[in-house]
Amino acid sequence: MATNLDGAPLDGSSSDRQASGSPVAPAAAAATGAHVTIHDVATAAAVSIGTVSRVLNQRGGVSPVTRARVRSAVETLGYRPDRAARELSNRRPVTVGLSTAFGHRRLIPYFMLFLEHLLDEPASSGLRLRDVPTGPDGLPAAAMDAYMLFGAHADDPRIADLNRRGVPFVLVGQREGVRSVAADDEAGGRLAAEHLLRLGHSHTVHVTGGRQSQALGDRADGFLAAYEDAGAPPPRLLASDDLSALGAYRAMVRDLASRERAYTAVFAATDEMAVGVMAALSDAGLKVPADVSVVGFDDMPEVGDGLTTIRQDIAAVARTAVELLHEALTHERVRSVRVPVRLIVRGTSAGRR
Amino acid sequence: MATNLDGAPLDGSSSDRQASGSPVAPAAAAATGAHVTIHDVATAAAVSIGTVSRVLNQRGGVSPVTRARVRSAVETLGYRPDRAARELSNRRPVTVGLSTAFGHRRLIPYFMLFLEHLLDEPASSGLRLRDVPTGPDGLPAAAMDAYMLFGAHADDPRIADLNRRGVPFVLVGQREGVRSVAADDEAGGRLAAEHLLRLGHSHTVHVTGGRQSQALGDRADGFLAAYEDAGAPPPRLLASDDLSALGAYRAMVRDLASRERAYTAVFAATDEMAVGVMAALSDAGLKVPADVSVVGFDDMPEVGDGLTTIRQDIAAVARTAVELLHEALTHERVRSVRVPVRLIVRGTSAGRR
DNA sequence: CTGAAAGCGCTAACAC
DNA sequence: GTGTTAGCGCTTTCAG
Repeated sequence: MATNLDGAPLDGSSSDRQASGSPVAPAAAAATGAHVTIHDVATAAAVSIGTVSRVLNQRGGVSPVTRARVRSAVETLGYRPDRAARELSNRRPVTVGLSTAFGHRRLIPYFMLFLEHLLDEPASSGLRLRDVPTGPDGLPAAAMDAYMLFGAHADDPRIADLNRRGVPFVLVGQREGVRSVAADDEAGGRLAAEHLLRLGHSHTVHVTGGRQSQALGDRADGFLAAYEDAGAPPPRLLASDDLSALGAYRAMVRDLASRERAYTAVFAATDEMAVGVMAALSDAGLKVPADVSVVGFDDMPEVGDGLTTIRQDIAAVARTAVELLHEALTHERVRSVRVPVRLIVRGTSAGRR
Repeated sequence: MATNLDGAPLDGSSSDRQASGSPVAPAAAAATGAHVTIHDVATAAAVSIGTVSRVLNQRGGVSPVTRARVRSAVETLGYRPDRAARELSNRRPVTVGLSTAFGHRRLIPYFMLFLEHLLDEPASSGLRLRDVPTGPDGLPAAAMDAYMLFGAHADDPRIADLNRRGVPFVLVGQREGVRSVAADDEAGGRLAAEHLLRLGHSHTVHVTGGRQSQALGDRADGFLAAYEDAGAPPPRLLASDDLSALGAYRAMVRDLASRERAYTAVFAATDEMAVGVMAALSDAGLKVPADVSVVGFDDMPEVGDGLTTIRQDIAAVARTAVELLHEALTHERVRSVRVPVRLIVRGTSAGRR
């Protein structure tokens, strides 16, 4: 049974690919209407289905020319293998490991939302998603057919390892040279800064969680850079112990108690932290946004009602991740995408009095 | 294509069923070794596969006797339909909606962990799990083949609706008369109380989140009941605005500031809240467990290191939920299970000084 | 009321 | 190198 599963396929209806640089949908696809099978590809490429299967599964014994012909047919038809059929035939589903870095907290809203959106993706149907912990050696503890990596740091051993072993994977985060997706955190930081600047808040503090996370680092970078570009005084950084509401709350309370307040706005690195910030402000008798404006980041549903924030399109990130995963499984060209973010103005930010 | 999907099947290897009252694994299953298919059932029941399919899918036109024969064959062989095959044939996967009550916060660690364990269940392979929000009318916003209900309250409209329409579902929570699974929250509350009582803590406070949640209500009930049974003074209840660490923290801080501390231990309704409680204690200069013992509930990984807590076996709950879901899909007898919890003693509880 | 048979889309073994 | 073919386990006509 099952030998090499690398060429494993993903389902996926057809049309819309978004946020990629690629041309919209493969043209020909719409032609006949729907559901292109391996047969269609074979016909189009003028070969047998066996051959198509071989190139898709990276099994050798196919001449370069035929291979090219097949690949192009796949491309133009917008063919996506049907996993149910594959699973039935293989007697085994395609497994995908959701791998978080060692010590990376998995119980975070972002991961949770990502997971939900992942499930909502038709293209992920039938993929056997599994949460795979990472050992102290930095490698995933379980062998899977492919991986989605979260919380990767600069020289994450998982990347080298997976690359070396030729295991398909996509990184959720920012990284050139590997298949990756992430929200444009830096641009988000800038948007927050520009919004606050426009409102006249030249003195601000940025509540964040240190540099452990690349995303958070990027947000801070963007925020600071925009202030610098505007010739405004650099925002003060206030570090919280962790990324929780409680952590931000305590950091804020401590800060408010220890010094004269010299700012009129705070930018929290996440919505959760913004919740803590607002609670602290409120406990200190400060009104939001009258006394202090607050801007969050993520636009998490169910978190921070009415909060002005930077919306991150997690659904799009998840969708793209699945898309990239599929490309990894069928050995297409590596690409890396950055999903745009946007400012959502709600009730917690206002002009400086 | 697809008409009635009610009889939809679940995958599921074979052997172990746990925590149910049912006899271990269907005897005959082990006989030939593995992988019983619809063919085996047909042979065993001395009918054709077509007939087996018919009874499984609740499609009429089968005599009561044959139906019975088939059902019993299914039972003794431990047959579980193969979803991949079904999906292939139906041209459509079996969809399962994860439905949370309206207003029920989905970004909670419990839900998150449950989801992870759900994915880890082989028997859930290929089921198309989807997060389905609930509208203000109290009903799931999307039509699915089956549902898993979370956060159901006393007369949740979803239950009546689903029952009426004959849609298969399982409730994650406590409820007689419907397929349901949940941890034994009340027993957990008792365990916490008994532990504290044993350590000599006759005066305690229970930090909880009001009565909105049945689970939390049960925990409180068990806790209070055990104190009453022991003839000890009733624990004082301290309500937090929400179930978060921040909420518990603020409630504790407020409480510590407003009155003389008359207790030597606190039982928090969740590990998260315990984290908040401990932070507040620490900020007040109190040592845990030297000055005050703290007991949590859930035993969430990555939350509250070293916390004495009541472990809830979420994996078992998830596993059972899938099992019940499968039973619902194949129209078996309704049953409802309660998963045992246990006390995990770690460093936050100690004898009263 | 029940059996037989044709696929669903794909993989893999076996020919050519 | 490439085509052909036999299933994978199930649903669903179509006969009887």
